[in-house]
Amino acid sequence: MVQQVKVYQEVLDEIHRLIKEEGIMPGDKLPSERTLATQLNASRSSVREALRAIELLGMIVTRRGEGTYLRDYKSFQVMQLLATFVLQDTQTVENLTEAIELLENFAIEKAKVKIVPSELDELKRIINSNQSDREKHHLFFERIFNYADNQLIFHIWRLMQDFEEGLKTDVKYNYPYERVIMQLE
Amino acid sequence: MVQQVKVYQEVLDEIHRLIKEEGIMPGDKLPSERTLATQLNASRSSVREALRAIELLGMIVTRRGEGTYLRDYKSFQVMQLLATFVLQDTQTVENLTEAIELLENFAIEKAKVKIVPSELDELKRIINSNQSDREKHHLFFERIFNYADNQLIFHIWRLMQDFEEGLKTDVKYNYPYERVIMQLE
DNA sequence: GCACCACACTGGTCAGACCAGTTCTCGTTT
DNA sequence: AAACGAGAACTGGTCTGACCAGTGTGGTGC
Repeated sequence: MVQQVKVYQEVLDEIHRLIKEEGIMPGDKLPSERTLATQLNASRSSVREALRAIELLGMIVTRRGEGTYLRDYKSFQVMQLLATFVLQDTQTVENLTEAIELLENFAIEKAKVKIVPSELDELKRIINSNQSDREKHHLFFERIFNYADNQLIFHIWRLMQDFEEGLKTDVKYNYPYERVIMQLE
Repeated sequence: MVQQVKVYQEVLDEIHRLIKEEGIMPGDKLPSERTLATQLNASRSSVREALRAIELLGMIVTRRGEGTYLRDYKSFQVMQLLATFVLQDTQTVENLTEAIELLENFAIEKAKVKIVPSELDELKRIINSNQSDREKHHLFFERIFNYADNQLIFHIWRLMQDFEEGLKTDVKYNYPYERVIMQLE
């Protein structure tokens, strides 16, 4: 039997510690790969394996020549990854449409109690603008989601929008915006 | 300007392709790191960076001396990871709880019209079993989601469950199973 | 004071080495 | 012929050192 904790796992822990104890905040710079390596008594390769992993998770962003920066990982980029993969095997369009509607209705319900009148004008302006249907839909619900107080659901909704975009080019239109606005009034 | 696609990203794509086109299924073995490296004209380091990343995502599992295997990644431990890394943030927890409820209610609504009586007995059996609360909750809704006809939403629900599991250790509160069953009857 | 350039630093990538496990092969033993 | 076992061949884990390509900086010359 061996200790099967891999070095790159330890590096992850260390980075976690850095964030917690050293007070590194989103946007801040992390120590360089070489620095981390010597600090942790690990090779640069191992450090890189760890960094690449959490980069994929969207927790950090690296810029060649500059450095590695902690990111605002509350942006749920993970969801993106998961979605990419989840949608791959399940992706019936109906499922997706239904899911999107579910989230949109959720947003509408939540918005009902919080929305301010001036916002309604803005919504009307959007649906009467001459942008593409897709643009309109996006803008319309983006504003509504502002009142839904749930960033997570909003993110998921956006992801689904993107996917839908990739799947079927049009449709969706004739969305009953007017009815929604009446509900909100 | 340069192509800023990193090698390890390409490796990820390639693995993706392998899974899709070569029909590699969960449990199957992936080519060895060295093989992948030569196949992709990349260094082993780069291949490893990619592998480590998706290992962290729980998509593969590696065993020294044996190889790298595609995993049944239905329950991503990303969530767990994120949980440890990301959030002590109550906002997130609330978002998550709300989202889970939204999906569960969706499932219940859909199940109402399709569920068969014998299934109700099964549901009752589950909530009266002596498994952990979390287990019960999982099994309970897994069955209900069977009737919801939406694999996508089911998947997302499962992901969120895992996520939540990583967040707060204890309990799936006093979920009103009885009330749900009454609704379904 | 300003412009410019060399140098130090950062990430990106590679090649090669060695260790530590597992699996396979093939000759020896029974 | 079947069972065994030693070793080769393979797999992942880790490290070192090298080089490239960007970025930042400080000093020099104007």
